[in-house]
Amino acid sequence: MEMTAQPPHTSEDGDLLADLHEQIGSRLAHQDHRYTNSRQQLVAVLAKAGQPMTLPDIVAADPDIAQSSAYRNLDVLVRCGVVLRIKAGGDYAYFELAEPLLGHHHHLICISCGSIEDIHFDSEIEHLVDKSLSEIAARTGFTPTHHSLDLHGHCAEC
Amino acid sequence: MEMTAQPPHTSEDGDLLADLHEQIGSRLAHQDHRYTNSRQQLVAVLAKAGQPMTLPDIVAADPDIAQSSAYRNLDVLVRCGVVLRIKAGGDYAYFELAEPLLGHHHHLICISCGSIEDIHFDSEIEHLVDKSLSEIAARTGFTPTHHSLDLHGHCAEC
DNA sequence: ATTGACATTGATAATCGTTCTCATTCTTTC
DNA sequence: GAAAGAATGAGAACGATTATCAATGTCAAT
Repeated sequence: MEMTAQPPHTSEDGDLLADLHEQIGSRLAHQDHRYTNSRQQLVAVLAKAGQPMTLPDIVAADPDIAQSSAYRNLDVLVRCGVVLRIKAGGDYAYFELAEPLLGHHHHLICISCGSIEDIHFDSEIEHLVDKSLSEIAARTGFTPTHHSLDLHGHCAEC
Repeated sequence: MEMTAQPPHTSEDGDLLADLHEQIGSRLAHQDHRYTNSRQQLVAVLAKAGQPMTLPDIVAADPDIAQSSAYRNLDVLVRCGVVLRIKAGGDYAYFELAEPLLGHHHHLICISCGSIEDIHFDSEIEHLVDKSLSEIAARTGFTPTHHSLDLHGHCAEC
């Protein structure tokens, strides 16, 4: 029995988080990995932030998370398709919950301060882009898994 | 005075490369940098390859290029807007001539072997994407410089 | 419960792409 | 031609990430 200490939720965030944990748990189990406390902490931090975080961000948000375990577990989560790793040009890589859990979206990347913010697109355009990409993929023998569309520039603060 | 010199003549690469060097030379001069031999070698290698290269690729293509100088000069070229640095998730960063010199395009990124290939998009869709991005940027106070649209997956070989 | 097999943890060491240092060499300018 | 300042390149240093390994936790079967 896991002792995940379910928080006394009032039916809003609690349930969503519980669902999330359940989805991820079965996804990990499916690849013979355990959904341990450390991994749940990692997911909880990422879910709460709701935007891409660097490793220092993650450790700062929950100091109980050990650096080496964080890297290792993030890697496990990435390989299981639960977390997405983004290299944006800054010193640190960014991590966020993967699209099956967070929905399809894109990024606003600040080339001054390195911050990343999620943005959502009109589904019509999204569809057109998908179609074009599929054509190109078919023509070149490429097997696509996903696409990334990022806008680079200076954020409001910079 | 920009000298964008559309060459209507039938000669092949020689003239194009000369034009390229001229453009880049003035661009560097504009920021008080010299367009030295090392830098011209770097540009020649990138132009000849016509696709993103890692640093080992570059040095292998022209062993006269010293590693430390390559990194330093690549950095100068990136800061002058002549070269684009791409971090694609693999160990090495990729470098290619920037869009003003190469034309707007996107990438096919293989998540197995890490290779990157250039692809070109239908201009109609490109326009739609641009419009959407502008709207989002305006809404969030973001000042865009460029966007990147990459397709991730497995290449024909992998 | 107890054992054995094996996954996980976390402090630390090692890795390795990239950046920095600095003495030397090239360019430009007066 | 001499002085000022860029640029070069070999090597040292840096630092984000990964690997190591002894200790601990967990599951399955007895």
